[in-house]
Amino acid sequence: MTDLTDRQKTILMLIVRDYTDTAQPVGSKRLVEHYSLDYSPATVRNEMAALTDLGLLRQPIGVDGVINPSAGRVPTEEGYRYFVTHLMHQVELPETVQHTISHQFFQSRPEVNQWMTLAASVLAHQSQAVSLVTAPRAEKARFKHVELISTQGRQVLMVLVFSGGEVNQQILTLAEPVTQERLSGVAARLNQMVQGKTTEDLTALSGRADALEQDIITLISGDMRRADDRVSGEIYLDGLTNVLSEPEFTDSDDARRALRLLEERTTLQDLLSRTVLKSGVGGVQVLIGGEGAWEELRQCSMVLARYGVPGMVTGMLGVLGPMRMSYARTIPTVRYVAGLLSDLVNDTVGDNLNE
Amino acid sequence: MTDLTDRQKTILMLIVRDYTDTAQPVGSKRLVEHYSLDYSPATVRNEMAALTDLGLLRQPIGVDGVINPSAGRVPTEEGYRYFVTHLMHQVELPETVQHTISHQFFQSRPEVNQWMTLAASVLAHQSQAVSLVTAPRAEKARFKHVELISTQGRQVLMVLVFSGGEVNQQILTLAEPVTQERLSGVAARLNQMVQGKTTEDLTALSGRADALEQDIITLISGDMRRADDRVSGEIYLDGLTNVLSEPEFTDSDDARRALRLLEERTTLQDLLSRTVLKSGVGGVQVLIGGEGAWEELRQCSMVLARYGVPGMVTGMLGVLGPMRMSYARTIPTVRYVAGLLSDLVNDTVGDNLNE
DNA sequence: TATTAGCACTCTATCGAGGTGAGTGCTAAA
DNA sequence: TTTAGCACTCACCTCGATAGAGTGCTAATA
Repeated sequence: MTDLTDRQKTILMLIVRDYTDTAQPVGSKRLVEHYSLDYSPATVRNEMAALTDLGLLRQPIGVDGVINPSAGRVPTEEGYRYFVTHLMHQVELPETVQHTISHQFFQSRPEVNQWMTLAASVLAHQSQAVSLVTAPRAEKARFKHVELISTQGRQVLMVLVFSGGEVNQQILTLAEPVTQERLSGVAARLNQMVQGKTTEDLTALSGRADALEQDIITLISGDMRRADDRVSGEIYLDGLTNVLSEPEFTDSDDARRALRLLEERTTLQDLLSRTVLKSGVGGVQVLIGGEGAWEELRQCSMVLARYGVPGMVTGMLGVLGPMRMSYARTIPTVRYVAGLLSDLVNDTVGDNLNE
Repeated sequence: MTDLTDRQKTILMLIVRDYTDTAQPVGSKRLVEHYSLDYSPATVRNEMAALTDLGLLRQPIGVDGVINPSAGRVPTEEGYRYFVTHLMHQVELPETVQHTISHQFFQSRPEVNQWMTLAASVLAHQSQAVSLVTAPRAEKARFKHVELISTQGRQVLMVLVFSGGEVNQQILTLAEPVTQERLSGVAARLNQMVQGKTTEDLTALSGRADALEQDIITLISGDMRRADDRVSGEIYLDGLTNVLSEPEFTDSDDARRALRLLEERTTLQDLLSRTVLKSGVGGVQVLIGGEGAWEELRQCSMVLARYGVPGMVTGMLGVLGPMRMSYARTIPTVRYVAGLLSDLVNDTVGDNLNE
């Protein structure tokens, strides 16, 4: 599979680059003229035919479904993959860009959702595509703190804090009014009892509590189960408008379906869980053309990475864009921001999980 | 201004309806045939000329900026406004729809963000446009509870609860490590001291605390000031894809600018604050064509309403769509959902603010 | 043997011409 | 007051012709 001549590699690389820039199928003549190659269009044509036979290039299909033999060539999914794995020289993000980004993070307020918003914004801006960032969360929810706040009559605001800094608030209606003192007492006892417990621990914890406490434990346990089921924290998106100006997204029906996918957070979570959970922290994963799994994303690619403390508290971030996105720019950015977020998470909410 | 003949009103109404349905300029002949009017196209033409003179109709301008005298008429902003104020019979939402919607709310989990998400989803679905919902928040932030959770070394997770149920979490780094017991003690004392206080109250509260407590009070006060400055809570959006399939949004540059506006939450908050704050709770406000204020929304209309307890805790919700949206369907929906959210807010976090 | 020039072919995009259809305004008749 | 008729304007579609870009294949060339 790697048995391409150097010239073939050069040609494939230039085709990917040119198509990334122009979104137009690229032909032999244009390639020679535009990049001043020292062999003739005919040679290039022969090589392109060979690359087509290898499945790395193809002739584009028009809107009417018929292939267009006189338009030029376009990389196939395999072509992009070959480019990413063999042809793209892995460069670091330029130092100046690194500094700009990290500066923004250290200037931001030390709140998780600020970081998430900022990460999404940076990714979207750098890649000129849609960015996705999920809030960090513990792989297995551990209870940390409960707060019960009386509001009015039988209504109580319950605030749960899980490990990893995830916060869950809920309004509950009790059978009968309860004073704030009583609530505070219950909260204090519960904080003693269920500190650091996982879902399983919690179920084993009946008998040692009165009715009110028991009810609340049940609620907490329900919330934790839900938190366990969820595969990722809240999802932050940015850069939707970037992708709308791309030619393959204007007026196409695929575009709308892809965007609908982004709007439905549950589907999106499912999507992310299916892919990202397989990979470890640190590596950047590149999914080209939906990789067979998502019909809606047939025209898209994703560059994804996990961040955080493996096995403990992790999140995911990435970029979704047209298949012809600039991988050479996107991949280092995703890697760098993932590293940055890993550091931030590590410094703050990570270590106390080892206790 | 109200001096339209009945026939003129009928014609204006039909033009608005037809244009809402088809997005095509509507001509005299089509109008007569399609709605089987008992007068001739020529009569309709005369009336349309009169309505044009009154500024309620106009001839559409093509993409090249030249007016097209042979395409038909479209309503002007004034035309829509006349339609909304004088011609639209204010109907209630059908009972079955009301039941469907309220059922969804009472089945949902009693969490504010569930309600917001659901409200946005319902509005987007009913109106087939973009929906905006802001979380309820107190007009003047009152401090309610603080929670300090030691994570690791000098890192502390601070969770603030404001009146109205708003929750704010922040990671702070202390000068030196502090035990969880010490933190709990500080939190307990602070909860005593600053319970129910507003921003002004807080600043008067120095001297009676040690250094650590004083630092934290400063932080809280900063957070509250920021909360005061913000005009609305978190913004929930839905239905972006609805509007993308509308003809005036495909491939137009205006569309992208409008969507960019929606992506930038700060601008959006500013926009909402400028309009909604003027109106009271209960009334539905209709802004047609950006109403001169926002160039990006020249082609759009908004149907907005406030919900909550006036003067105490309120939020806003509304629909943003093309100017030719179905006001007759959108306005009752917005009114109904606003009422529903008002009830929910009232039942839970509203009353204890009167203390 | 590898490369290139040349040629025939295909398909798209563009342009102008011509016809059709929808709409308008105006005038005159009912 | 209403309507029929007419002249006029555009937008849109179709058709044919043309130019341009690209391909594959064959034969000549270094």
